[in-house]
Amino acid sequence: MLRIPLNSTLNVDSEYLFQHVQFKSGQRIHTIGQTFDMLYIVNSGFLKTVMVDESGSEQVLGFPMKGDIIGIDGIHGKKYASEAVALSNCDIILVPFKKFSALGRTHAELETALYSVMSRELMREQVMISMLGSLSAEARVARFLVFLSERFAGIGYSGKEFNLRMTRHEIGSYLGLTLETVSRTLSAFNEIGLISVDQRAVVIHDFNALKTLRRLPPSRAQKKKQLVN
Amino acid sequence: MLRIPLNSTLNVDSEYLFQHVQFKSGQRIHTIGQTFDMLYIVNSGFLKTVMVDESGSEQVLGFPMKGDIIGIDGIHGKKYASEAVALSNCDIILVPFKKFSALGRTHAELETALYSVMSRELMREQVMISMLGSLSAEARVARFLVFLSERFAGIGYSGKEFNLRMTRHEIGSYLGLTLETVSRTLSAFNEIGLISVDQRAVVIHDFNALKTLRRLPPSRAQKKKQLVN
DNA sequence: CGGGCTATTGATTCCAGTCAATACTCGTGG
DNA sequence: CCACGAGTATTGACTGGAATCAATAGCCCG
Repeated sequence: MLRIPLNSTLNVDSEYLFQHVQFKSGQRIHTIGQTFDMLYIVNSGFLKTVMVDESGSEQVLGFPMKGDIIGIDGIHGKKYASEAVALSNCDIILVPFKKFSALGRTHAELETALYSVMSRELMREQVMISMLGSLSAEARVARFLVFLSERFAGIGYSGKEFNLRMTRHEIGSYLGLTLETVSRTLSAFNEIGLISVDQRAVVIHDFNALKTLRRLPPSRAQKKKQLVN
Repeated sequence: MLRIPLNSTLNVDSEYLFQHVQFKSGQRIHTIGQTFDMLYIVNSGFLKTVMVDESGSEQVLGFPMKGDIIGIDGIHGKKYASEAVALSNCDIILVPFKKFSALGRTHAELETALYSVMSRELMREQVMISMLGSLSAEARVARFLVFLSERFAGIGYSGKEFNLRMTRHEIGSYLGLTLETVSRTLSAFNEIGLISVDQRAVVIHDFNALKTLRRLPPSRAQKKKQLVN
């Protein structure tokens, strides 16, 4: 899943050059193992991308939305390594990779844009790896909310009030947590006033606290040997 | 960190076209925030790539070796997002990105090779994310050993007996574990005969067991309610 | 030979997973 | 329309695996 720079010519050109297709919520854009021939640009709607490990369990890799590119992991190996599923009705731009490459040969900026977008995705995944390796459950959920908020704000929605498009299970899979831990953590944030949650509806009250949160302040008990003297 | 396809023309061409530089163990190839202008191909030696999160702690992202490409995360944003450090003396090929792009315009296969290599790195990171999200400590260490073994075998070293080039701390950072857990897990594998470990020296005894290991068999205690009837 | 880095091992704590019960939401068909 | 059921969410009790804290030993290099 990759985001196109807002001012990229890629997006503008694609309006004219490439075909749009509508997907209904629940439909698959591509599946694992399917022969790669297209990249997909999200024009509107919300999706998830998913890997299946050898034991058959799903791992959510990302939640693409407007401006993101899907399918890049298929370039190497000529088969998609993940699948993309619409979480809402979506408008998707089809970009045949062959055609795109040919265009890239004459329009250097297109080629550069794809390199850039792939590089950014690499960075995004590095951040994800770092987060999974070192942050507490609360910190992960907090950052997830910050990420969603900034992303929504960036595509013209409210960053303060929004609806989660995915289940607790999907959030948990994305963050390396169980659905119960996600639910509990959201409830705890609600409790201490950082956010309001009711099912899928979220209101952010203290954006900065979420952004810097490392672990939740202990609710009542003091501890540790600081200030003992 | 990216691996070049073994039969890629990229590697061959680079022998003629690009400059080589030697780095001594401990030296930095590039640092975080440094202006991006080069990709680096590892010709020989071992390295680590590292991110630093906002709290200042290091996160190991990978252990590049012969054939891998370093620096791709710098394309977007024109600054390297990670740093690469030599863990042994290294021979590195310098690939100025501008020059490479220009060549790519006339040699389509070069351009395709870079797309492919970036796509593969994306896949590698996806697998890493999946692993961090779902596997036990033992399973992570086991896969790490399998990964190293296959990688060493692929570049002409023994896949059965090798020396770890990195500390327990670096392995732990890479796998999202503490150094103590890594040490304990290696000792446990040694105990049950899967491997022999002595400091950095490793011998793989049961490759398949490592490859399929999900969690360590409990050493003495039975448990769970299976077969109760 | 000493000092710093690295590794091993033990004891204890605690965070998040697991198991379980209940409630809420929504779409479908009687 | 309401009932039903499946999928989703919340909350509680308990457990267990990995982190943390701590002590010791091994290794490397000046």
